[in-house]
Amino acid sequence: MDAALKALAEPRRREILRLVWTRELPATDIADRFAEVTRPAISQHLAVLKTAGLVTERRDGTRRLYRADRNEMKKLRKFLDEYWTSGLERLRDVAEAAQRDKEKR
Amino acid sequence: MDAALKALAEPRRREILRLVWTRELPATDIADRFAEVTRPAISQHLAVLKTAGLVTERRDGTRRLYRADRNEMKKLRKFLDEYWTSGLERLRDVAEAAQRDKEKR
DNA sequence: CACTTACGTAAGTTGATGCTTACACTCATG
DNA sequence: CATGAGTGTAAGCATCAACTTACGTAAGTG
Repeated sequence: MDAALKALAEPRRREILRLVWTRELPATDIADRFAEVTRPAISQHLAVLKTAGLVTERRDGTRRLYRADRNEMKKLRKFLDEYWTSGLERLRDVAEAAQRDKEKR
Repeated sequence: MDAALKALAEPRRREILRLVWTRELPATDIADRFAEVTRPAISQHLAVLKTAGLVTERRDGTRRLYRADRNEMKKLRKFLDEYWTSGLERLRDVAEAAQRDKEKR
């Protein structure tokens, strides 16, 4: 989850992810959309996205087709929704706060 | 939105945000939770979170009380939900892809 | 086979980022 | 006022992250 968030922090990677959101695309086609950076740069971004589980790679001859793994995004969303209020750590914090209050008095 | 995502990419900042999710906390109290890093480090993280709009700061005498801005998180979630399939850019991409297909034949 | 296409990977550079220590500032209070 | 508590900011450092160029490699193609 950490890797996914870090991956999405980079605008270029979000753009890539959006490109392969609804269809598979070969690496070269993806790179062609980015005039500002070279192909290897995009290749590296793709590696990051893949490691984070945000895209899947499928080989077809010499090409590699990438596609967004939407399920992983769903997981991320769930994480963002629940992290802040999730049970155990939350309780621990409240307990700690209470303790701190006591000590202050 | 970019700033918010970047801010959340850092685990320590997520932790801080979680701490002030349900209650206000003074900077020192927050820093006390992090034995691994110094107070100035936390102060800097708080600045990042504030700039990203993820927390609000309220002054009370010499203290500064921080609290999560949950509304901003809501905006971020919406962004993450909609970015990948949002209208204009999406249409542009599809058009471009069609063009590319034509040229290939 | 040689050659080309479609890639990833290695190495090096540069700018961003997270941290520390030292210092400055602002309130409250005796 | 002088002092201390609470906190941000500046400067410097080490590490990371995004690029670039150069190179390596596997799969099709004449």
